[in-house]
Amino acid sequence: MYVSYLLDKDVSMYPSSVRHSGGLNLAPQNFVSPPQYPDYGGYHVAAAAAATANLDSAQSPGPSWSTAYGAPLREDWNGYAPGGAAAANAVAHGLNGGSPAAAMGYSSPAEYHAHHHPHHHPHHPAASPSCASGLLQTLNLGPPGPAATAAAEQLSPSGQRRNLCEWMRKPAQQSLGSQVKTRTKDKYRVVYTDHQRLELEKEFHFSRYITIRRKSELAATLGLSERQVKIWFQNRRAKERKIKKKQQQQQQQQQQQQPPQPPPQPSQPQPGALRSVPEPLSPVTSLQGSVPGSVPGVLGPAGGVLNSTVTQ
DNA sequence: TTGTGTTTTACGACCTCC
DNA sequence: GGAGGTCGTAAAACACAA
Repeated sequence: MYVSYLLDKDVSMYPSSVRHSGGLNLAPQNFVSPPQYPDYGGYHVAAAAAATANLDSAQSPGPSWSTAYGAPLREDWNGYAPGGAAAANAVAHGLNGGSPAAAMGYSSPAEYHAHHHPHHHPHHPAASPSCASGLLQTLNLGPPGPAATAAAEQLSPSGQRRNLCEWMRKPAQQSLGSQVKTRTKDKYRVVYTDHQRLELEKEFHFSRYITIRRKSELAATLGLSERQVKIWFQNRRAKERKIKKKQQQQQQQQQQQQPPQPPPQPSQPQPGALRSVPEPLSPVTSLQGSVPGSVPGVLGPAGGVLNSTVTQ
């Protein structure tokens, strides 16, 4: 059920049109040797330092790379220094055949998730090995094949594989292009890596609203700022609403185009009817309701404070 | 190569809640 | 007042057709 939902969802999210092919979303900023945004002194100095530190830490893949950040960056900026943290992350990711679990030093998605989602309900797609592998396979980030193949290939959620050479080449081009940044100082954006997106998506599929604690954990794990994680969730919810709205409009159009038919007789229930209808995207309430006792402290829209006193 | 449409980050305005 | 929510929007990143 949930897996099928994820299948549909993630396919639509990363259409085969390969939105992610370009740069593979091993984002340029993850590999830039020159600072991507030279405008920001606070950014690139830290990025350079972080990059140096984390390239070393990448040699031993594991979740500890985030600690190599060294001096704390301003929250708003540390997400823009993934040339260090996320780069190491991405490198590990690539060398481990694309599995985030492997990238982070876990031998299996289950173990990986046990570390990262200890509070998650078994219904969480990544909470059980089968579901986790399903999700990973859906995103083509599944367990690596033979080591040589895994090392030589980079995976993207779009299902496209590309060899290591291409994977390494493109960011370099983009980093050059990004140097000619024309955007104003206070307007810019970075492209998150596949791994960052995958983790964020996984968290989102578990709950539309992230707790303060998980946000902090995720930010540290992914090398993003908490602000970035928060905004990503906001944007992701907006995207979901947009998709829902679009689907509703399409259904309405279809109903209008269809000739009027007599209403179904109530005395003739159609047990299969409901089942055939794709399961709607779980609203926050229903999703939380389906996960008893999970994510305490998460409030709904406009719920204000997300419980920061969660003790698990 | 270029134009165009879509998606993805990021922000500001405004709201609610504590 | 500060936190996080939605909504609308800007602009970069990207895909793809011409």
